[in-house]
Amino acid sequence: MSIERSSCKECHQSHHCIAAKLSEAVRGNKVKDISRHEAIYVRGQRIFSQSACSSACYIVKSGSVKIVNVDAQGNERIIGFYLPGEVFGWEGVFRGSFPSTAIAMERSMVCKIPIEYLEQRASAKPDFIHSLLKLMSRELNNVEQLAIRLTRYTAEERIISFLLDLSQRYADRKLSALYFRLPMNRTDIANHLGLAVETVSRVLGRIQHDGDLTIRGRELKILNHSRLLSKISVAPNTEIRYISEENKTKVLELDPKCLSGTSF
Amino acid sequence: MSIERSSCKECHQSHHCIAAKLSEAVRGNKVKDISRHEAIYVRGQRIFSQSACSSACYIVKSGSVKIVNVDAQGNERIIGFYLPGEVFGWEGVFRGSFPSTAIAMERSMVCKIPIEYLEQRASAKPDFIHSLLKLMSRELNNVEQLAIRLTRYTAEERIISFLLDLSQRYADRKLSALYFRLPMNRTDIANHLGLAVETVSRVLGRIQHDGDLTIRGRELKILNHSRLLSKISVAPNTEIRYISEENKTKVLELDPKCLSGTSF
DNA sequence: CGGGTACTTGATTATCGTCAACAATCGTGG
DNA sequence: CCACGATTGTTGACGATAATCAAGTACCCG
Repeated sequence: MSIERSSCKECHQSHHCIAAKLSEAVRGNKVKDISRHEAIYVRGQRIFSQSACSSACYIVKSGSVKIVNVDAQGNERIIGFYLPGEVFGWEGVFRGSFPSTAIAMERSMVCKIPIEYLEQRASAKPDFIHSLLKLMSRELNNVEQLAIRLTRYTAEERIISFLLDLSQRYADRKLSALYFRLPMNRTDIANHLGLAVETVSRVLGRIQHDGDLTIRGRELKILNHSRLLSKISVAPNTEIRYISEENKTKVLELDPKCLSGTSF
Repeated sequence: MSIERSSCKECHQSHHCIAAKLSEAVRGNKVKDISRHEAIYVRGQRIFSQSACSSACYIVKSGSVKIVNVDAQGNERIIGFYLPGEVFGWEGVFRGSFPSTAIAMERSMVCKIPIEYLEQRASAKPDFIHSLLKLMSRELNNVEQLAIRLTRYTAEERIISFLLDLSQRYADRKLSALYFRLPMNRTDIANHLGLAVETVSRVLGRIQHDGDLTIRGRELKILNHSRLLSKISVAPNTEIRYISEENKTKVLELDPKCLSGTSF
């Protein structure tokens, strides 16, 4: 039994849901008859597979999902984790096929919306185009943040920054930001952050010993949020100052064209 | 003198240009009267600044541009480099302000197109929505690739993969893939790849010594492309096999719903 | 030609990965 | 309810890769 005809009204994620937004934008009423496909996946099951031809985006309704990329040598890297209410799968739009695989990390309900459908409806309601672009842009922001996290951050900084990011996302969903359960195991955290499992274990142990958090298995309690925050990126590497320097010396050479009307 | 009224016809980048695509899509004719703003920037000059409120995308017409993120401690990280024909600035759409700064790496001509304009025109021609989404999705693919490059890759693998990526991008622009000039200095490469300048220098020296490429200053010549390719990611770390394993054991538990109709 | 930036090379150190062994937890079935 | 095996997590010893510190060379631009 496909759940396509089920109402989105009862969906706990409707306030995050792009389909709901679309429906509201198009009709001004509450969500109904969205062309979508709902399914339940068990732990370890794929939602889509790398190089599968399709383009759709997906919304996590419950559970959690990880996006994994496998390279030519078979090495896997976890690009990201998705929590209830979050949208994933935008990376498939470019080639019309997915550059990575999506895997349910626990029993999860996922809602699938084809891109073509979004595009069609978007053209009917211009405001919605902006919502679409914003959603994708948000994803771009997130991945850039990940790239930054992986560059020059030490193991401890990566882990703290990762945990604080999770915490923030739980807070965004009106859940506790200080006490939650990690949806992934240590191996996945290590893989995602480019570290060895042992390092993750050790660093978590050290942070716990410092009294900034408690972690038992996947149960996490943040005890000293501000101190954790202050620990990430305390000038780990040489501070390079291209922006200020170069601008200082070069601003005088400004081409007149650059100054002309900012409006257009 | 604003160049807004200048024709896009003479632009060498029109075949890469989103504005040109838009114009064609909307009118079926060649590029004209695109609402855009062209400007020349000197080396080190900012095209947009972190947290500046604006949302537009930009096309490199000549020269090259780097996107730099500055964190709370003042540490800078280069997110990406953009070559002629490439589009940047999508990350600003999410918040309506830029999470990073764009800096010209040499005398560069850059074309600016406001997002609102793209959105308006896109609603007039539905096909163009897809082009827009594809462009952003491509950017997402690129940044994910960067994240992968930064995770678990050794210094040598990062550098080779970075150079081969550049090479490919030059090839895409009908320029030589084997002989080109790096638009950035070693410090920028190091920053971008999360390495120390000395490491970049040493690794480049080593690769050169192996006879796979020649590099003098910024002039690069790839001598053995296939061997370089084979050097990236030769199983640097333990091969983790969640996908196959978990799927093998769990596929039997498949919820019937997951198998129902792939079409919708 | 001189000054500054960019790049290279060497010596030393530290972080983190690897290998190895062990402990805790979970899920399943008797 | 407990026992079992399997998965997951922890801890220690050791080594390798790359960062840091330091010095020196090449290059570019005025």
